[in-house]
Amino acid sequence: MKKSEATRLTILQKAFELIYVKGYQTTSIDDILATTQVTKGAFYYHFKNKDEMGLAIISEILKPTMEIAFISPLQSLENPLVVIYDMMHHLLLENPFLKPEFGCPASNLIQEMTPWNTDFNNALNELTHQWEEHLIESLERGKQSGFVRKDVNARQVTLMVMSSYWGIRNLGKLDLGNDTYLPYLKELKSYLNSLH
Amino acid sequence: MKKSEATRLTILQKAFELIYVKGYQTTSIDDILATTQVTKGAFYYHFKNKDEMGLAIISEILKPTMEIAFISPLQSLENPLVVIYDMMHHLLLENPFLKPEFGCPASNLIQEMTPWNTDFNNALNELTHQWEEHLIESLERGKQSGFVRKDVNARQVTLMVMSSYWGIRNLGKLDLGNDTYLPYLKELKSYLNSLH
DNA sequence: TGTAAAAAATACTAAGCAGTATCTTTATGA
DNA sequence: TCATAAAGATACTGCTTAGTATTTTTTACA
Repeated sequence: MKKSEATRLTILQKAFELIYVKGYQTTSIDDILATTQVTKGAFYYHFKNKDEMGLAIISEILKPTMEIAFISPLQSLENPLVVIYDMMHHLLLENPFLKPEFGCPASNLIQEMTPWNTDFNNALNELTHQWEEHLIESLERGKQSGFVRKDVNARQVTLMVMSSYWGIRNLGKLDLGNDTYLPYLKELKSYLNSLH
Repeated sequence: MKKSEATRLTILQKAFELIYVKGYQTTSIDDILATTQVTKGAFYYHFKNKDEMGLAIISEILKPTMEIAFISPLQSLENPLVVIYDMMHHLLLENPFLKPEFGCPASNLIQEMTPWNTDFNNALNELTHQWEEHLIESLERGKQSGFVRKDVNARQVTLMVMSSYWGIRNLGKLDLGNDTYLPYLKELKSYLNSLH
């Protein structure tokens, strides 16, 4: 990798972590420069402004990351009810990057940016719809394979799964840790079982 | 009401609306002064600093508001599964103050403030636990009255209800309006029905 | 009505912010 | 190797921010 590409990438990665922890608006460019050891000249060589960097983070860091953790498991042909539960379990309890106190990066950005910035809205909307579509597809496949009852509405279930995940990440910020996640996961399991 | 109490209250109310729309950190004191027509001297007469105002908003505006919309319906002795569904329906579709593009005030504050400000964390934690406790109580009563299956875990269901509500408010920010809320509500209804 | 405190107005400070202008260094290819 | 552009460094600007200091007005009540 060329050196300039490397600095661009470290900016994106470190800024992503800072934004995940502190929020987008309260993460200043000077914060990013301080933690990356990059100078302002270099920063503004690579990005026209802060928002352009933010959008690059979504498309070049957040999107690929989400594809690995939120979408690729859904490609499996196993029972989607099990696949979905295992994915949630992994995201909440095992994923080493995601921390209860900081919630979910995508959900945080939606909360913070979406009402005011249409570019962020569009980028995050695309991301979300991708997850939604794959969840629906996986449930529909599950209906064909007999894992899921035929009368189940895949989009409705998808909305319940997505919303409860983002909600529990929010709730988990309050009294951190597993006293929130574990009973949630138990209920998610029995909800998913009820769809068989 | 004394005039000074009135200015204090308008500060709290208008600031609450601004924060609901723009977020806490990005709502400046000058913003608040501009919309309330109050001067800085008056503001700092009533509040030691911005955070003290924020905490006053939680305890004096947000808490009473939530008690009306999120808790008092749960006092009913009717079928809690119906009561809960109707409450959600009202919150998402009929409540005149809450707008899809701005999400839920409490959830927004949790997302934004909780990882960094322990005072906000405590205040919002109390608020949330109050809602949680009343939901649990109402479901337990429903178990006694035969509205809810005895093997249902009230706390688990409560976490599913709360998290999915906050999550759908987040999701609803993306493609505003009812194409998200309506199918969510349908699924919520069938989930709640499955608890009978 | 006079006076003391409550309430509010005004002007300011110091720090932080995104972004710019200008300069220096490093890489690249003829 | 040398000219040219890419990449990065430094110093600055103009603006916004939370909060303070000081003064003025309003209120309450003896």
